[in-house]
Amino acid sequence: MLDMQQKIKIFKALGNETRFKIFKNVFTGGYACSIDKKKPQDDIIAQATCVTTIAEHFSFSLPTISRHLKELKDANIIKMTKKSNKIYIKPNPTIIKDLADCFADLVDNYNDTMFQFDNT
Amino acid sequence: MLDMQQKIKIFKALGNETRFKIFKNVFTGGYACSIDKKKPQDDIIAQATCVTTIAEHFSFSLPTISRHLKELKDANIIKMTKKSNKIYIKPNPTIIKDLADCFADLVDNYNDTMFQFDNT
DNA sequence: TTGTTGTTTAGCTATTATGCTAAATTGATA
DNA sequence: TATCAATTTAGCATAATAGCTAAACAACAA
Repeated sequence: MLDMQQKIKIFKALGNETRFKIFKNVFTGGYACSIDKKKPQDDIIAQATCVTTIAEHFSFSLPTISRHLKELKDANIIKMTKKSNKIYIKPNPTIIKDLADCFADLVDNYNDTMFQFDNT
Repeated sequence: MLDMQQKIKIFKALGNETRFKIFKNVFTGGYACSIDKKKPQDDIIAQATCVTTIAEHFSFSLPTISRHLKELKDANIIKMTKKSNKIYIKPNPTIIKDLADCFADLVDNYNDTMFQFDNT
C-alpha cells in the first residue's frame, strides 16, 4: 500500500493546523466555490472547491494557502484539477482509507501478539 | 475522542522519519531491552524497551533520541514508565485506534454523502 | 563515599518551515 | 490587444526543528 516515506509525507502535511483544517473541510465538504454554487449542475466537479475560496476561510495570504495546498497535493491527500483558469480541489479518499487501514492493522496486530502487556 | 490539537500533535510527531521508525518498532515489538532479555519473567514490563536500547538502533546521539521520545510521549503515542534508574517505553494502542477510527469515519462519511464525486 | 549506568537539560549551530509582498503566469473576456 | 481573474513563483524575514557536545541529575552498586 503506502510505503514509509509516503506515510511520513502525509503525517508531515497534516501536522500543521492550517493544512489540517483545509484537509478536514475539503473532506467534509466544508467549502463551496462561490461560482459553482450558482450553476452546480453544469459542472462535472461542482462539489469541488478552488484555491481562492479556500483562502477566504483563512487570514493568511493567497500565496501561503496555495503553498499549503501544494503540500497536501504532494502528499496525495487532495487532488487538484485545472479547468480553464481555475483549479478545483477534491479530497483523495483512497489514501486516507489506506492510512486508516494501516493504523487498524497495527492495533489488531498489537492486540493479537502483545496481549501480555500491562497497559496501565 | 481526540480533539483537533491532539490530532495535529500526533501527526507532527509521526511526520519525522526517526520518530516514525521509533513508533513503528515500539508498536511491533522491534526493540528488546538487552537487560530484560536475560530475565523476562522477572519483570512485569519485560516486553518494553528503554531509551538506550532504542538509541542503539540509530546513528543519532542519545540526547537526540531522548528528545524524540519525549515528543512521542507528549503526543500520547507512547508511554514511558520509570523503574529504578531506567525508563521503559510502551506503545499506547488506544490512541492509534482512535486515530484509525477517525480516519475510517471520515472515509465512510465521505463515501455516504459525496458519492456524486468523480474521483479520477 | 565514589563510581557507574541511564536519562535529561542546556546551549549551540544548521536546516527547514511558514509567513509576507511583489512579480510572473495562464486562461478568459471586452 | 488590453485587461481581468485565478494561481504560482521568487525572494525575503523569522520561527521552529533537529542535530551535536558537555554537563547535570537520579538511582543503584561497590
